[in-house]
Amino acid sequence: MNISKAWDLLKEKGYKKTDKRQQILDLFEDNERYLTARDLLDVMKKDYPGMSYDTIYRNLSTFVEIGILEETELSGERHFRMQCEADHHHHHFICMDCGKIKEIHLCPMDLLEEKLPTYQIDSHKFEIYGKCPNCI
Amino acid sequence: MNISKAWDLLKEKGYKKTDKRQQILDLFEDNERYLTARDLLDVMKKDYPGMSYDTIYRNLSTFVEIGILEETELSGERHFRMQCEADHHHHHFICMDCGKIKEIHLCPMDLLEEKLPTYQIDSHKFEIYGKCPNCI
DNA sequence: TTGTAAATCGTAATGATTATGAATTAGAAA
DNA sequence: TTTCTAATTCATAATCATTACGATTTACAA
Repeated sequence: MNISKAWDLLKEKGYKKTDKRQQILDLFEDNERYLTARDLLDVMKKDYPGMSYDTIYRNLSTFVEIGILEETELSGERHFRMQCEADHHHHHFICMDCGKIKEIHLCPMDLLEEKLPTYQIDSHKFEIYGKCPNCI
Repeated sequence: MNISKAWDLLKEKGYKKTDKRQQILDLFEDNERYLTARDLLDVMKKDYPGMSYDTIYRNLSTFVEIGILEETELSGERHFRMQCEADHHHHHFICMDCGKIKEIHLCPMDLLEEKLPTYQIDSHKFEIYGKCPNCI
């Protein structure tokens, strides 16, 4: 996901262009890794001292909702990153040091769906945690 | 995991036998599903009005640490259940209605480990969410 | 029975997230 | 360009899960 595509999506849904949204998107583009609401606030306080959590969380939720960001829970905190460009379903190795990811193009559900015929499967989570080559 | 085995483990590690611990274990044995700290407190307040979160959380952490309980994060909250009896590594389908699980005896890491040779893999999470046959 | 470390109680602190009402602003319409 | 209005943000407080702490109680070994 790049920023101009993100703005296209936002406009399409009737969301307005604001400086705060621009900077949030910039931060995600600059940091190709998972960020928390706090990460964003710490940086944005420099440019916008009055910046509040409300603005951060509201926009993060919006961005996730329309598919600009993806979200996961790491050690009890919500983490966000740019939605991958990959057009097909995949999973992630997540480096717990630098937060960067590696796409895993294998989904265990391909092997499982038929083994749970009487169950209603709504979603699944498959993530691998460790250190990337740069952080070992 | 049954209760007497849990007590064996606790004794072995030097933990004392208390009424609160007994009731916590009883609740997990009676409810074969994921419970939150709040779930436990709500019930235990009836028998022990003074019961505090400190006691709940401290014991839950202890139980997880020595392998009596297993833990996962569901919609932002810590959930606990009795450790499975199964002696080999496996994963879970979790019913989001009743909290019961079904063991999934397939681990995607078997297929993946060799595909990430330069990465240090510390852990992984694979869970399937939906509704079990009883709750559909 | 007693001594002591462990466990619990009562309460408060912390930290992430959500909510609210007032003020501001982006962008469409005049 | 100016005006209007709904969307957005600000400032602040509330909420909720979790953790911390000093005082008190308790399990259990000696």
